[in-house]
Amino acid sequence: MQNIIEVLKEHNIAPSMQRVKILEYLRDYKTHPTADMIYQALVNDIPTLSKTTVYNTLKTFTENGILVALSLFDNEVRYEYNTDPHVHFKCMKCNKIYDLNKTFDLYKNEFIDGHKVTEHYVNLKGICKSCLKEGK
Amino acid sequence: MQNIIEVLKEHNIAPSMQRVKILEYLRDYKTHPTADMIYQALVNDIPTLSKTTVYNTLKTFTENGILVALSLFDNEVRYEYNTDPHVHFKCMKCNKIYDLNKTFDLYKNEFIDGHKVTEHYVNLKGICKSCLKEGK
DNA sequence: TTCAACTTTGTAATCGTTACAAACTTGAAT
DNA sequence: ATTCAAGTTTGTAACGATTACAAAGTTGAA
Repeated sequence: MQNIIEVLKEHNIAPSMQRVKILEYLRDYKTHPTADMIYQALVNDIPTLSKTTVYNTLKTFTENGILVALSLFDNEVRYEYNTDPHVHFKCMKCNKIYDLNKTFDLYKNEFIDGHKVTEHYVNLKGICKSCLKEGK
Repeated sequence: MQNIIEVLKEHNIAPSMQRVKILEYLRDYKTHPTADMIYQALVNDIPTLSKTTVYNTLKTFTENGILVALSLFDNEVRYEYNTDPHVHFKCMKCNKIYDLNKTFDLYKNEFIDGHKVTEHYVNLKGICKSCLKEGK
């Protein structure tokens, strides 16, 4: 379990209460939340929290490489702390996004049809395990 | 070359002038345009065209399976006529999106970790051929 | 020719996000 | 301890993409 305050200091970001809570949330709940989801989750804890702070903080973290911003599906930006390469799966029933531990080196730093590929995303959609169970 | 009016009739959509022009545009210019790009391209031709019409039409077409709406990168919705499975590549310099003719059957209609996969997207980012040439 | 159903249009509303300026907090220098 | 400048947070307003809605226009079958 990494120390959030250390992580922030390593990136030369002052560990304010808001920043610590936001990063803690992303570390502990791997739900790929949107900015609004994070705001809703933390506003009870920090009643003065502003949405602008959430957006500012997420921007800072993403620029510093602490988080990755993902536009995976359905035109919504989601944030995640874990930056190991992996495959994303979105359930069309419950809208949850799961990380799948499939490593996927295909196409990384290759040339395809003359284009240099530096990043790749594999996004899957379907019905998740628990929704399949409920459905029957 | 498919007849646009026939395509619309097959899907029980009245072939109004606006609908024909919009679908024609998507068939002829495989640029994965946004709704606004389509509006800008057609408003000279149809001066009374409304953006709402473009949005309505794209929604109708997508619901009927004539088009696919893609949230590939950077949180913008793009539309495409070709629905054969293929890989998308976005150039980070010129922002163009290329179709790559890599078939990609991996994960289709499979179960992974118990989740049923029905759709998959492979999105690549990098620098395209022509931007690479210019850069040097 | 008429009329109901469908289509298009423009305006206003909404949603997610960003801009901005004022208020607050912090920590180093005194 | 006090001060002050730099950094941080906050609320409001602005913005761009999209949707809701209602009025106006178009179409085609009776």
